[in-house]
Amino acid sequence: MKSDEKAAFIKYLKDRGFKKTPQRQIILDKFLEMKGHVSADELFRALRRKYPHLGQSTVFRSIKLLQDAKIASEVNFTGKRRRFEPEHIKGHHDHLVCVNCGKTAEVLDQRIEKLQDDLVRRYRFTPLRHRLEIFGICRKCAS
Amino acid sequence: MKSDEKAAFIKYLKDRGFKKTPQRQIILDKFLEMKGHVSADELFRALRRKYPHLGQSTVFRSIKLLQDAKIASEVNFTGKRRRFEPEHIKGHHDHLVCVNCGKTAEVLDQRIEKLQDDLVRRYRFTPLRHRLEIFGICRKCAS
DNA sequence: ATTTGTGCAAATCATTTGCAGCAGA
DNA sequence: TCTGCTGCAAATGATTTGCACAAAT
Repeated sequence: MKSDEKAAFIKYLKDRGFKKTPQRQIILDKFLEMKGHVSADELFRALRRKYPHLGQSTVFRSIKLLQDAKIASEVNFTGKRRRFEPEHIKGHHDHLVCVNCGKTAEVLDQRIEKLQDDLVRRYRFTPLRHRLEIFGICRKCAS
Repeated sequence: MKSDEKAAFIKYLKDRGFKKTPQRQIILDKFLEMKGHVSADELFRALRRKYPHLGQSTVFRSIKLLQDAKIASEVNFTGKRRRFEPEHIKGHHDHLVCVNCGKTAEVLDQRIEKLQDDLVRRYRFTPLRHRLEIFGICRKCAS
């Protein structure tokens, strides 16, 4: 799994004459390890304990590369920081976001996925990926 | 339609002792007129030709009021600017976003809406609103 | 040897806030 | 009049960029 992504990234770099650096590897590893909804800043903080010399900008630049390599993609929750998640997760789950405590649950209903395909077909639209977010109050907060 | 929202906003203001000012009215009007996916900055630029004295912060502050009054809500497309759309549009349609030409179609499938309710019930989650975006290639661009 | 990458600090972009004067209620 | 509102400018927060040095090919 992980090694798939690492290999893909290395190939991506090689293909365009970019360089394979420790920072990029470290950032990719951490990004995959944290799986989902990560902001650049969180990634940076998580890494800087271990690698105090790592620069913020390197994290931002690496995320951009990961997006370009289709390994990461932006998820759009509300707020002012941008968040990212591994591409391979995307399209495979939907989100229940609690507007009270902010927690997110990841869910999947194959019947919904199926109906989306139908919907899209009716519009002669070729789907690549999708995002479903349902905002509300989670069980805990409701009680 | 529009007057509904205007009345609601005025009531909202009155109810909490906030003031009904020309700026707030102008901003609400323009916001409704532009319907959907508007950023604070776009709203500001659209208005400043006609009202050169309007301040950016007033636009930001008014949008916040509109959100609070449940007239506007943040939509989460990708990018660094936050975007908003009228609340009455929300929850009533889903988006097909063409990644080639950038055009968005608004669609609705009641069966999907229905299944979402089921899904959510299984998680004892109380839904307030949701957003479904399907990214892909539209018919025009595909041909 | 050549070119790209990195860290730092400064720059920029979006958004927020403090404040002095202005305007609804 | 009283309190909230506005515009401005300055502050903050997130992200980007310029540059000199370091590292990968």
